[in-house]
Amino acid sequence: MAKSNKNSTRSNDTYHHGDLRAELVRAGRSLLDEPGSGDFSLRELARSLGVSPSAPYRHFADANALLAAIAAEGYQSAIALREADIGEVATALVQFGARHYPLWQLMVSLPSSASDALEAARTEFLAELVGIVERTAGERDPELAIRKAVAIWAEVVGMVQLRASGALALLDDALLPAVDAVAEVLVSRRRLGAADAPPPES
Amino acid sequence: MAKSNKNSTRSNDTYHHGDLRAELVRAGRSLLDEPGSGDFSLRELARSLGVSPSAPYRHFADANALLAAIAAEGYQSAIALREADIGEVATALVQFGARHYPLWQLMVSLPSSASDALEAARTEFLAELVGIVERTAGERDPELAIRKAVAIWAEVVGMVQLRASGALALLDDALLPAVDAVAEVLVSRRRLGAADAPPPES
DNA sequence: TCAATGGTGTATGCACTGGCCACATTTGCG
DNA sequence: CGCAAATGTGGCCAGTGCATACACCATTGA
Repeated sequence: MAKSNKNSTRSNDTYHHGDLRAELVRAGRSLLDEPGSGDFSLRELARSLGVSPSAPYRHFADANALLAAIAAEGYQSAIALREADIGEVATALVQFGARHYPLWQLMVSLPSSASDALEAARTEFLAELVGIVERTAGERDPELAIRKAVAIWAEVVGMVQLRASGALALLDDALLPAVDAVAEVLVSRRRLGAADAPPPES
Repeated sequence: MAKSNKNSTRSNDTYHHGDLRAELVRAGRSLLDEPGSGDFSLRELARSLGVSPSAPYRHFADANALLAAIAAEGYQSAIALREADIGEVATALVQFGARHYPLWQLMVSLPSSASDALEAARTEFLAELVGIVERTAGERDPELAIRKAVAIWAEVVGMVQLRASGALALLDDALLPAVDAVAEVLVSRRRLGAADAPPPES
């Protein structure tokens, strides 16, 4: 079912799929957003596209490569989202992570080594964040800006994780607005990351 | 191999294993720490204990329940670790997370609903953190202390994640000492979490 | 002393997965 | 036009989590 009438532009049910690679990441992503759908399965994805289980292997070395591609695409969304509401980036990101948690999980936990695209997306995203810090906090020292950006990025990632895992239990929503406060504090404090503390060991 | 000479008190290779449940979490945890060993498998774990694949199901409803038990035990270690070096808790936690990343991953990503023990361990851990904030920062307002503790906890979780995924690439080690600086900032700032900002939207 | 009982581990089977292979089909380029 | 390369198929294998039915053993109560 639902296999024959959806190939748009190129259309008529042909042997070749048209643009399977792109369709795989798109469908994969929406499958990830599916609420009930347990965990991701390459086969199920293939099935949902009306294609044989081994077809995806023509486009991705293995399942992880596909996941990495999806994650990379996720970062693009995150970057785009930033343009929407400047100023509350932190909150916006936390909400994004909560809404698309499985995708988010991939974005933050897949090793960068899994895909060049993923690594690129990550550095691009971080660069965006640094830019925001420089602009909104007037931070002119680039290294400091990086540190602040990383601190905020970490805060966001951790917050999403804590909320999603239920580690915050009741507090949950009450704590959300605090994320921006934290970010603000992190940004505004000039001395953040004063590197005079020696590395703890190793 | 390595199956016959270790059951201490109850000893001699009997049909019953002695204390399988405990052995499962212990072995499971050390299997998680194994560097090369891909991903966790109940069957492999059973094999390594010289026990049938279905034996673990006598003690845990399913694989997730075992994982949850292991994660809960992980929190105990994290708490114990705190007693070691007061003051640099944040760094210590980040290092713990890095060293035992797969375990850490479980600790922060398994849903609290997976196990009562896990949920309990989490609230206990958070309480510890709050206590530390109250003590070292002299924070007397309990609600504020909670917010600060959560902020630090999130920062730590995020930092571990970013480092492990390789999102920080080169910066990596250079950024580690900054974690404490961030924590310090978060702790010392009085106005953190001023709740006059309205929640961004539902 | 000696069965019944219930806890613990075993054996087996099912549905499913990811990854490989040889093969079929289509497409596009010479 | 024709043929090689790209793409999708189908069958296979090892391995997984989990369910069910069975085997063994330690204790308990008469």
